[in-house]
Amino acid sequence: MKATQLYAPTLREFPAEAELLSHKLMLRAGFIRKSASGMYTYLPLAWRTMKKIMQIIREEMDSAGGQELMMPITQPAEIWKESGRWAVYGDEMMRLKDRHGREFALGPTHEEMITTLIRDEVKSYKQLPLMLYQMQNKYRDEIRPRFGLMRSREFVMKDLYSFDKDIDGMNISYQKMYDAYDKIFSRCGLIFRPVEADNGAIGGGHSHEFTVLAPSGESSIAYCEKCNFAASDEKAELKVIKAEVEDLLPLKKVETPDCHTIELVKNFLNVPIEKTIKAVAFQDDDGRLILAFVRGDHEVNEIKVLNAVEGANHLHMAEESAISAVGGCAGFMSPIGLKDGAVVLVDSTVMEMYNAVAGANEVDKHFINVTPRRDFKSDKIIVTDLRMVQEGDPCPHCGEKLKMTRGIEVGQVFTLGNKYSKALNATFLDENGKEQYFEMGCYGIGVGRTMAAAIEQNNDKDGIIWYPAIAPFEVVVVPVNAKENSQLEYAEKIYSELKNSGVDVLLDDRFERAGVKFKDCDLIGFPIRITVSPKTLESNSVEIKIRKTGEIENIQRGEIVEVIKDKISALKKLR
RNA sequence: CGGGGCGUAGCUCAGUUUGGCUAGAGCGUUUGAUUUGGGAUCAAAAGGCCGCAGGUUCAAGUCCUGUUGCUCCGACCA
Repeated sequence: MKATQLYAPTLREFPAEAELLSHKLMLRAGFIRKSASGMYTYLPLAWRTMKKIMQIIREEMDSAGGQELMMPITQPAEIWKESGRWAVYGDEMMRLKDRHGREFALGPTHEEMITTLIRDEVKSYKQLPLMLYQMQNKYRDEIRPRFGLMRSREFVMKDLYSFDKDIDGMNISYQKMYDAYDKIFSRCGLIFRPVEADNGAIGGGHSHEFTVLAPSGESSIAYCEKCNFAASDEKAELKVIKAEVEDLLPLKKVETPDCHTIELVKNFLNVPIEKTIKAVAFQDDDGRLILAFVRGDHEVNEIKVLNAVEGANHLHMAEESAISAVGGCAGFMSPIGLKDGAVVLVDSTVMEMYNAVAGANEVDKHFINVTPRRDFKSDKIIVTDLRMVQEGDPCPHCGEKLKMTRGIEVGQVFTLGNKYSKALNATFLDENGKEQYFEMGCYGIGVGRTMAAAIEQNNDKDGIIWYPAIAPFEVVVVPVNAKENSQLEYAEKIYSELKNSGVDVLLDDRFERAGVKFKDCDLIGFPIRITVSPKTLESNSVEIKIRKTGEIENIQRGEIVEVIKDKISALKKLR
């Protein structure tokens, strides 16, 4: 490809509409243009990268046993009504009507579509397992699209669906996809973690989110550098932290005027924050009072609270009256001496504390020397993991200190069980001639988001730094002055040689000044630049510059192809 | 949906408070010349429904009303 024929409209300034770095860079480097909120055109550079990512995905899906197909974007309302999601999906689904008034949705996902297809065709366990996938546009009418391709309303997604005859088979399919995802994101040059995720309402199965580590990510995750543990902050299970054993002192009530926050109590009584117990009071939608106790320096994790209380739905902050009804006192609460009527949850770590400070359930009074194992009535409390993970907490797998980071979710693997096969009555006959529901899994990758995440993770002040496997071009050949025939011809020959030996190369044959071309190269982020100038012509060599490291070296004319190929493979090992 | 900001040339933005003649700058674009290893210089030029609709006024980019789009924060979210 020659730059004079490439449509890559770079901008000299950052457009005002973008906030996130990857978004700004994609606009400025001529990768994308917006057509409406959350809708983007992928210009040739972006599309080249997208195609490379898709090709990697395709290869790994195929070698894991997947088969590619293509389903309609426009889906009839009936199948969504059948599964019950026509109503559930709500405003997030783009809907439309045809000329006859029939209702359709623009597919936000394709479980209904694929399940009804299989339902009508696959009737025997002998046809299983089956893994089918597609890559195409998905539509979600996000309340608030933002961050360019990170959260858009129309986006390219790979979605694979697995169909198995039983749970064991489903788990094997899941593992295959998990492994394939690992390979895909590695091949894309990303630093990522498979993060343990919750299955939410579906329950029972497994789920991992593949998260690219980047400070600008929307999800917060805890991970371990020693073992492979990683989990989103809300889902991270935590080990009990044991305090040093102390002699038990007698429980005592003390005055703590106006000390209604942990900070005030700690300062007033002059105790370390790790020796205080904090209470958070919730009520669920049925009005049930739920009290959660954690160590003063910890935060309550509402998801864990929800999971700990049988039948609880949404939580909100408790009313003053509900608290006083059980003899509690906001700001001065503890499980000691409470009346029945509240669900009392105590974080496991709290139970390991000695001689701590906790509320006395009276205004301006706290207990000191509280030792929960002695002072809390074990039959009235539920002890469990309640707290939000923090940097430095011990890893639940290996005990190493956990680190916190932010991440971008680029893919997820998910077992569905028979949720959809049941809802849509999709069955087959097993070995015994008995009718069974398919055990399903679904596995998605956001292609555009993967591209954005790669940029988010690899850039500097001059622009993007592409990992070679997903760069729009691996190499750019720049004659500093393309108007000089000798330079242009020399560059063209190198370009052809590289191209013929399988290197993905661009020739910057524009009649631009060298500075302009160099700036564009850096901005677009080609991994390797080859410069042809009068100087290099004279010594029958070229200069190569590695975008990532900035290293520059001269190589002889005859060695170019070989050296470039070596450099590319070396760069692919650098992540 | 609640709250804030914005909409003027392809891009970045000034001008709006306090209405006034032909609406501006920088960058980009076109043409010519001189340049040619890190976003050149000079000269000339093209480019505007001042988001849209209505109103006030002798006069509206500027004031009023409505509307629409974008954007940020929040709420929401398999």
